[in-house]
Amino acid sequence: MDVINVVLADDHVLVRDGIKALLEDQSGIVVIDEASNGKEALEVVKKNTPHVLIVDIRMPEMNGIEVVREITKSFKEVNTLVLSMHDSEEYVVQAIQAGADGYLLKGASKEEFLKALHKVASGGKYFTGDVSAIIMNNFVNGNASVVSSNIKSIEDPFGLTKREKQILGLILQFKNNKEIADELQISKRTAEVHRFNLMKKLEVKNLMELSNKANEYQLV
Amino acid sequence: MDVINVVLADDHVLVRDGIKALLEDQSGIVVIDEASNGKEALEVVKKNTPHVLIVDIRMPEMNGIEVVREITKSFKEVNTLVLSMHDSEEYVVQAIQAGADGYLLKGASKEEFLKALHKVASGGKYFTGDVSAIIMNNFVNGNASVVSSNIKSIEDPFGLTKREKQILGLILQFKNNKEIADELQISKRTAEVHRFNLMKKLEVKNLMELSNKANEYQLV
DNA sequence: TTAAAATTAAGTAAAATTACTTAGTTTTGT
DNA sequence: ACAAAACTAAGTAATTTTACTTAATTTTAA
Repeated sequence: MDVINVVLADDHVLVRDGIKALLEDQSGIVVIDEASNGKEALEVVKKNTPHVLIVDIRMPEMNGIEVVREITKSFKEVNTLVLSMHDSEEYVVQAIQAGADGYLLKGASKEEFLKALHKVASGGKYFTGDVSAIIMNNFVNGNASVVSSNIKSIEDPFGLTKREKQILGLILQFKNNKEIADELQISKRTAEVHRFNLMKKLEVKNLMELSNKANEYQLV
Repeated sequence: MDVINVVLADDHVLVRDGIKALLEDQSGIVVIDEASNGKEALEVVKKNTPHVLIVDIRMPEMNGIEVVREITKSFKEVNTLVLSMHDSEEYVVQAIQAGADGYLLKGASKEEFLKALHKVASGGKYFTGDVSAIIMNNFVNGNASVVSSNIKSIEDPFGLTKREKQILGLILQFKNNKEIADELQISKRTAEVHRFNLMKKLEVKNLMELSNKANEYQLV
C-alpha cells in the first residue's frame, strides 16, 4: 500500500479539519472524503471504499458503533478506527464486537493516533493501553468475552423491549406514569410496571440514574 | 504584528494536535504552547503572553469561561477566542461578559476559524452568525443585556447558595434526602427543604430535570 | 452592629415512586 | 399451531418526593 486513503467521520467540522490537517502533514496519508453523521459516513464509505474509516462514536443520525457494524458487514475491506472523544471507555467491548480494528480514547496523542492509523491501515489492530486492560479484564472475568456471541448489542445492551424503549423515551421527556399512561392509552399501573422493569433491567434505583444510564448508552 | 502567537487550551490531546496542525499549515501563525485544563491554561498564558488564547469551554479544573474572565482581568493584552465544541449556545452571553473576543460554535469550519483567529488577534471581535443572533436577541429583549452587570455569573447562574450546591452535588451522586441528611448531619427535613429550593431555583419539577440542568450548566 | 441572607427544621398532606406478586391477553417466531 | 415472549393491569404496602408554610438560629456583609 502506497498511500493510505482515509475517510473522516465526526460531527465537529473543526475537529475534522484539525485531524485532516494533522494527517495531511504526513506523507502517505490522504483524506479522501468526510462525513458529519453516521448515515453520511456509510454513504461516503460506499462511494469511496477508503482503506480506513476514522469515526467518532457520538454522532447524529447513527452512532459510530453502528456505523462500524455496518461497515464490517458490508465493506469488509474497509478498516475502522474508532475515536472516543468523550472520556468513557464503556463502548470498547461493543466497538470490538462490532468489528472495529482500532479504538482510541480522548487522551490519545498525535503520535499514538498515527501509530494506530498505520497499524489499522495495514490490517492490524490497535487499542490504547487502557482499552487493552479493559478487554483483558472482560476476558479473564469471562462475563463478557469478546468473542462470545450472546452479548447484548449496543442498540439493546439491556434487552429492552420495544414498548419499554418507548416508555423510556417518554420518561426521558420528564413524563410521569400518569402522563405516560394517558399518552399511550394504557393504565397507570401498566406504566408503573414498565418503569419498574426498566429500572430492574438497567440496574438503577431512581429516575436520575435511569436517565443517566439511558443517555450514556444512547438507548433512545 | 508579524506572527500570531497562539496558546491552545483543550482537554482532548487529539483535538489540540489537530488544531495545531491546522494552524501551523498557515504561515504567520505559531502555536507556542498548550494546556489541557483551565488552570494550566492560566499558567501557560502567564508564562508566554500569547497574542491569542484559543480555549474550549468544557475543561477540567476550571472551565473556559472562568479562564477568559481571569485573562481579561489579569492579562488584558491577551485576546481570547472561545470554542464551544458542544452544540449549545448557552454560554455566549457569559463568554462575552467574561471578556471573550471571539466565540465559535462546533459547526465552525476551518475557514471561519482562521478568519475568527485573525480578527481576534488584531484586536477585533468575532462571533459566529448564530451567536450574533443570540446577542441581538438578548439586546432587543433587554432581559440580559450584554453590558448589564446584574446577570448571574456562570459559576452561579441560578443564585444557588454554598449549601445548596453541596446538596446538589450529593443529589447528583444519587443520594436521597435520608442519605444526604446523614452525611451532612442535618435533619432529613432540612435536606428536603434544600432539595425543594433547588428545584424552585432551577425551575425543574423532578430529579431527572434537576440532574440534567445541573449537568448542562455544570453547577457542580 | 444591625439588617439581610442562609441554614436549620418542624407540620401537613397529596402525589409519586419503589418493590413486588399474580395473572389474563396479545403478539411473535418457528 | 404452539410455545415463548411481550404487554397488560390488578393488589398491597412501604418509602420518597413534591409542595408548601412557619419560624428559630446562625452567618455574613454593609
